Amino acid sequence: MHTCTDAFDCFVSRVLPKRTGPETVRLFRTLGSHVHLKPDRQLHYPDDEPTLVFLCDGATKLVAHASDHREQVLAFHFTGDLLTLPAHGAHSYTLEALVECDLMTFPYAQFLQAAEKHQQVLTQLLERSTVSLQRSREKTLTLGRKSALERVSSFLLSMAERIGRGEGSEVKLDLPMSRRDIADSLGLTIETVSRQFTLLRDQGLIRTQGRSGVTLLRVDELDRRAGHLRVAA
Amino acid sequence: MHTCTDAFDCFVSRVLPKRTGPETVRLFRTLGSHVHLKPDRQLHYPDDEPTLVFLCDGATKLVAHASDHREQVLAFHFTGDLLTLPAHGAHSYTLEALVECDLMTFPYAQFLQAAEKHQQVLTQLLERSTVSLQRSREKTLTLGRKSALERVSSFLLSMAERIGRGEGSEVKLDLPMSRRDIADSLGLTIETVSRQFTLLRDQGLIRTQGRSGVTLLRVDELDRRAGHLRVAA
DNA sequence: TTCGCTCCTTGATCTGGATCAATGAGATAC
DNA sequence: GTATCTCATTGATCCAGATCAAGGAGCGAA
Repeated sequence: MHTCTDAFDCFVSRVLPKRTGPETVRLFRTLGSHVHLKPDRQLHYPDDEPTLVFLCDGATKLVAHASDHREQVLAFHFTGDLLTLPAHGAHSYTLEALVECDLMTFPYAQFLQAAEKHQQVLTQLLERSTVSLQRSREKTLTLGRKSALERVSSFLLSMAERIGRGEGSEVKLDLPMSRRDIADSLGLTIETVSRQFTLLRDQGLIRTQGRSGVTLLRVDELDRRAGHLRVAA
Repeated sequence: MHTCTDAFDCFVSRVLPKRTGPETVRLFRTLGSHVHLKPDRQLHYPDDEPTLVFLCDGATKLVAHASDHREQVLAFHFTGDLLTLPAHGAHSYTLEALVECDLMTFPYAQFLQAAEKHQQVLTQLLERSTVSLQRSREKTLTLGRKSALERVSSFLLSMAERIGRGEGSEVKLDLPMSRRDIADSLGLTIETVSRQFTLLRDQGLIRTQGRSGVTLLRVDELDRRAGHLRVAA
């Protein structure tokens, strides 16, 4: 854990407003810590106070732990995402790297205090927090009321939106997470996830290349499988 | 839909900072609308732009709709809560009154603009949004990895925290929502919810009075049933 | 290239909660 | 009070997905 100029600069350009004064930048620099994580390693953070994390580069999963070794992936994050790790309450949370990651961490309370004079930073935090809430609500619907096939279809569409590369009518994905992570995110088992992948492949809606490569061939049909009300044109 | 001084005043005292200037108060007044909802009625709001809602008095549920008439309750809200209704995306959302409600609604974008000069309002919005996100994440774990009994126990504990009246070691609840609402919130059927209530009653952990009255007799045991990692002392 | 390991896929069986089907018990109207 | 209607409870059966159990395929190391 040391201060790395590159990661902090990345944070500055992506989160702070364009014309932030140098003394403010310096203030944020003193608050933040740069952390590099190897795949499968988790971020250690104080369990009594919330932490703000900016993911400069990489992909992570936020995991909640219940009793009895059960795990639930609450969210995946990718390069450029900003997230708040809550203090541990009835359950504990960990942030784990899916691939090599560079991140900047800040004590939440101090960050907020530093941001108070900079309305644009607050607005940005609020906006990103709203997006997270929105994603979390979509997930709630998925976990509460959808079948296995609908969950996997929703997952693929959501990933396409966030890390997909469109190629004509197709969307290519390089999933950084394992089948286990997907299962833990969708409230299913790896076997069930695998079976839905096979089903979608057999129906000609997706193609898979190796473990992580997925190509969405029929986004409109996937939308239908996902149980969405409005199907993208 | 008309301007009601009482509801607006309630909003002012609960959301705006103590010493907000009268011209700012006037600005918010022009943006907000007071709405009274009878039980089971839903709030109508534009589906292309997000709306901010302050619940002056009452209790509501935020419902997501998937295809095929399936519904998922995303959250319950009580007097004093502030919530953001998203623009409709892949799914549609409605806010429905559980009891008689008074609420103030604001167009989200305009509200934010008006709040920009008032850092304390932004901070408050952010804080409340973070609490919502936190609750939503707890719900994700509940829906993804918990059994029916754990879900119902978690639900009762969560309600105890928000609307419970402690009486000695007991906590009394007057649930404003039906078994159907609870089921739709927990991703279960009303039959299953009912069976878990019966189970908890038979085990001496709760007592029920009529349809809405519930007394939690053994909070520690409920915590254990809820699958929480840390059991309250 | 081959080894070896982990992750993924496929198949057989089991089960928790859904579904189907009556009753029972609160609330509201009269 | 009592009629009525909705909501909640209880019981019987069913099924989607979990669990158990082998294989098979990708990928890194040597």
